[in-house]
Amino acid sequence: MTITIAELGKILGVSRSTISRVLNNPELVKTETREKIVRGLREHNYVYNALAGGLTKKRTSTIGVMLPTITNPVFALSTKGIQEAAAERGYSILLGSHNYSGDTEAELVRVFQEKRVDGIIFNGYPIKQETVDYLDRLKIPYVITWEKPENPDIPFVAFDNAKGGFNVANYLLCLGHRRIGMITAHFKISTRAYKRYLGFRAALEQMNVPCDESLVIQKDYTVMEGREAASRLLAGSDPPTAIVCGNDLLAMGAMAAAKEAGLTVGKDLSITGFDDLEMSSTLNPPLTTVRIPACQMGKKAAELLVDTIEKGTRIAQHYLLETDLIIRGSTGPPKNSQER
Amino acid sequence: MTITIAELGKILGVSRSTISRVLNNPELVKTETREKIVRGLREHNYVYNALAGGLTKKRTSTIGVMLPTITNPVFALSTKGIQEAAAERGYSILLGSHNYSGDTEAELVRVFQEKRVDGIIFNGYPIKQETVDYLDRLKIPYVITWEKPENPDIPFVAFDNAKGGFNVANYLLCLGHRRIGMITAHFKISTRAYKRYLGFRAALEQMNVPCDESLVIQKDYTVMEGREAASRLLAGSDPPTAIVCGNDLLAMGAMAAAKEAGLTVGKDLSITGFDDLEMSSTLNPPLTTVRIPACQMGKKAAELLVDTIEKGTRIAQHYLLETDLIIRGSTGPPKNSQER
DNA sequence: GAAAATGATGCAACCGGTTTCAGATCCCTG
DNA sequence: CAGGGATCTGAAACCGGTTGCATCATTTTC
Repeated sequence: MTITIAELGKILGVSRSTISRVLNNPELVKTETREKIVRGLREHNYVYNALAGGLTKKRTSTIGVMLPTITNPVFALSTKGIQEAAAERGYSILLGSHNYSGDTEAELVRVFQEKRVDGIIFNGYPIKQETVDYLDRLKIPYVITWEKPENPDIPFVAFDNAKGGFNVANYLLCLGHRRIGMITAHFKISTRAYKRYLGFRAALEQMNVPCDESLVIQKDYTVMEGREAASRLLAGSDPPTAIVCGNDLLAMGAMAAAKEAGLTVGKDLSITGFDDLEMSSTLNPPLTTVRIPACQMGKKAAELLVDTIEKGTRIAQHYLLETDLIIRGSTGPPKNSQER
Repeated sequence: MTITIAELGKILGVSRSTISRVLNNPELVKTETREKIVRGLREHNYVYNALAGGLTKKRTSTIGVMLPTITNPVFALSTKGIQEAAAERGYSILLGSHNYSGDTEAELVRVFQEKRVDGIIFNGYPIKQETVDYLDRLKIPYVITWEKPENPDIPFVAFDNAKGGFNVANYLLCLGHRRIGMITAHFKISTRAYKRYLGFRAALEQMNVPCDESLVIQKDYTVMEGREAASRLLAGSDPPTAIVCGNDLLAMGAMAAAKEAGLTVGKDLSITGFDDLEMSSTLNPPLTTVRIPACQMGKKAAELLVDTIEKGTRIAQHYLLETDLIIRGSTGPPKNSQER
């Protein structure tokens, strides 16, 4: 395919060790020789063989990125953060998407391992415990994002999902809402979603508002599922005056359902999201949501991982980033309280 | 890190050749021996070293995927298609994102090559001519998506951007619009956008409607840029009655700008998109747009590439997929024509 | 000016697999 | 029971780099 250093060495009358040195520690080679070699490399269109290099150096400059799905824009955003920070440090990313399946994830970890990635970033916890153990045993560095793991030995870059859920529910309660529904991802699939729900409940309890479990619907994280769930909530005999959604996509679907039901979002019905996608501020009405620092989180995670890889840090580092409640037009006081 | 076949061979009293055979052509090994080896592999948690394997086999089961940006949901969608089809065939994907920079793209191609990917999928043309030549010279298979290249020797899976642009403009003209603006990506960055524009112009010309270039604004493909551009269009002395947007994100921004200007989208102003993101049907009003088969395109591209890699096909294959104009509430006849 | 230190390069082993080739074993046939 | 083919396995070369060690040339030092 392309010339090898052995072949080039034969042409130039030097050994491959010398060429390898030019590639890795040019200062060890006499200027004259080095220049000759550099010229030769260029003229013959030499391309480094990272497979061979990785085999001996035991480094591939590749990190595995594990995601539930790429199609959720917020994962795309954190992946962007990872990719940019990784590229800056000279790393490429190998992508794995498991659709919330722990088994697929485990398989992907094995593929990553076969391809000898230098480390792995998990977007979203939990990974199966055996996967964690496995990585630890093999001393493959990894970082968890999106959620703080219970085990303090695991490095992570995350934010407080429960707090986000609490804040948004608390805000609705302050507005006067007492009957609040929730559309969330399936708890067994996403502990992040479950934690947001726990925060939501905590807010209700703090105000002594009973939580009606029939108003909590678990769905997949897509617009259409949000629409369906909201339709169902609104069709009930005692519909909620506000709906907390587990992410912005669900909220978009819920907004559509509200419109279909003839309700004005922000007046007849309050809806909140979680993520703060770029488009959420331009919806009609703009969406009240919890802003999470997705891109920054990815960036930080990649930096942390690369540091761990290169400096071999043994201490698990933790970063807990802040979320912000962004108040926009999709929320308002409940209708009856306005009439009062 | 993990046991090697040489070490395992020593333990089991077989040569590494035999173990290698069990891994690659198990039928060549006597059942008894094979079972002993399989058991040994499992018990010692053997993990294949794809670097070493790739070095000799000259295959990595990895394909490079080049994208302008992951954050555009529609690229995420085509990447999902690629990823799924690739995974099914046993390939992983190495991600490269170049932010519409030809130089970055060229660098990423080199990284892909160093890591010895088996092939590359380009999301979006053009790649620099020298990059194409380079890949051809090295006989690295690749497939272009999103846009039909002029050179018929290049395999692609794409759709007709000009036709999409034509159809949407034609539809607006049929509704009676005569003053139509366009918000598009920068032409020098995206020839796809340029082709959509050419289709747009062709539709105008066919109806003998002059194209006012001051109504054509080139922007980045984001919601915020769409909002800005639309504000500018609407603030003009003779504002358009319809705005064709180069993608759904721009259209979302334009819808927000219309609302800010006090206009009702679909009545006072018609807005169209391009992509048909999942959320576009739930906007308020739902967006009229051109549906493109992003996921399917990615899937097909990956299948084509893998076939080329494995069967070494020499004939460049082409797939031109269909787009559909999806008519929803964001478009309607122009106001003055209604009054007439 | 000899000894010691420094600098530049090559040799050869190694990383962990694959594959060709040849030899050993086994079975069948006449 | 010799001969021939089929089946199974191991030795060794190879893929394309890296690196410890040895060697030899060149300076530096006293």
